[in-house]
Amino acid sequence: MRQPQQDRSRATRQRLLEAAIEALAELGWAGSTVAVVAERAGVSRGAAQHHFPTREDLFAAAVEFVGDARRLWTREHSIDLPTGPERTRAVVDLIVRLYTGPLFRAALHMWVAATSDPQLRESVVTLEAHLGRETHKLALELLGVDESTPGVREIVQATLDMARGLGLANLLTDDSKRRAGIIDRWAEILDTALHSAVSSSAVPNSGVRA
Amino acid sequence: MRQPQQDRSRATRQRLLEAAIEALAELGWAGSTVAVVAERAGVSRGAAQHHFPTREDLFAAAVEFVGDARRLWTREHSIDLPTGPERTRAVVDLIVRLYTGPLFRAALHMWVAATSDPQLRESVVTLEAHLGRETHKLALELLGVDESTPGVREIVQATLDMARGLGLANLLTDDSKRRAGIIDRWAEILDTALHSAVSSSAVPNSGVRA
DNA sequence: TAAAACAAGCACGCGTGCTTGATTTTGTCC
DNA sequence: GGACAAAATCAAGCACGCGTGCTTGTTTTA
Repeated sequence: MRQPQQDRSRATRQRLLEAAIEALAELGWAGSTVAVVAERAGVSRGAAQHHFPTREDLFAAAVEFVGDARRLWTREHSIDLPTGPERTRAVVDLIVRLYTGPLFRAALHMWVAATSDPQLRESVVTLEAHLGRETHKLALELLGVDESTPGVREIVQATLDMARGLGLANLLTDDSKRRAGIIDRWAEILDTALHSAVSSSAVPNSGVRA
Repeated sequence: MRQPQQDRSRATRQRLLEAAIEALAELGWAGSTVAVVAERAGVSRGAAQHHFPTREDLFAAAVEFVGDARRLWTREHSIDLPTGPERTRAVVDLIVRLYTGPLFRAALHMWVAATSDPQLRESVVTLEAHLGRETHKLALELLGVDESTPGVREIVQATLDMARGLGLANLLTDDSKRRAGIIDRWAEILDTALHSAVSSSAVPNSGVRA
């Protein structure tokens, strides 16, 4: 079976990036050497370096790659959420799952490593800023609220920060039990806060919550 | 000036641990080599290794050291908080400052590095569990609430998780402006949520808030 | 003088960037 | 379609720097 060079090249590149993300999530930054990534991708180190001449190149590409993967994950999982009283909890749960899953785990390792690596820092800061804004915007949409209402922006930001904190907590120990309680409570608080914010600004109920 | 050996030994050890924490906060895990720490402490590598024979020993001790430092910081900064309507915000601000300062920054690097280092993991997990509980308990006291009230436990946990998320966000870019807005809003929400939780369980106002 | 604390240097393994070599695919010519 | 050369892709190995654990030597204190 003859595989065209272009496809072959793309496939190898894809495997390397997938392997890089996987290695990051499981082995952390220091453990994700070019040799380890190449082995996980099923290619030699020479082949890996053909596509990504330096470790820096590999992980700059991995930053973009994990960003796209996270966008895709978010899009796929924000369909078919409940529309009734359960919706707020489902939205909070979605955001928390986004930040406690393996993709964010890999990103988190790069986030922390970026503190002492100028090139990586630049790409991670840019990506996280974009993804943060996109996720924030999505949360607004899913919750059926908007930022013209005072306080809504901050509480949605707090929700994302809380989810990141939960992502961090999930790194070393399985935190899922504690997390479920927090999600429940946060959803209640969000409902109350968003309901009172809506009432106090006399904006008609958007209808999504009906 | 003749310095007794014991004092001298303690002083060197202290300097090394301080240097380790400082290096972690500024250079991250990979950058905090024994050589770098020794240089920051103003001693040779041989002297550093006399006190901490392996890198592992050094950072196991650093985990304990930063834990004590964080406890001390918390104790010192939880005195003289406002008692009136500003109290909740001051408590939230304290917790957020605890998690966005250099001590937690150093701890965070060890936290993340611990994912792929079994010995470090053990000490970090233990320390964070203890400190988490202590900080949680302190927050309850400072807010004048207790866990017998349904939902209070979860909301305080969420506050700590949010603070950790803010600590993470502060790693790569100065996030203080955004943070101030979140602290304000979260304090409002906390007041509302804790006030309604107190009312709904018919527990007398503790008086701290008067 | 002996012990403790501190310092300098050695040997080794590891990861990186780079070089050289091998295999596969593509394009051209007949 | 086959032969051949060039380009693309992949693989093996080299040289070097760095960090670690350890050894040997020096200085300070009791």
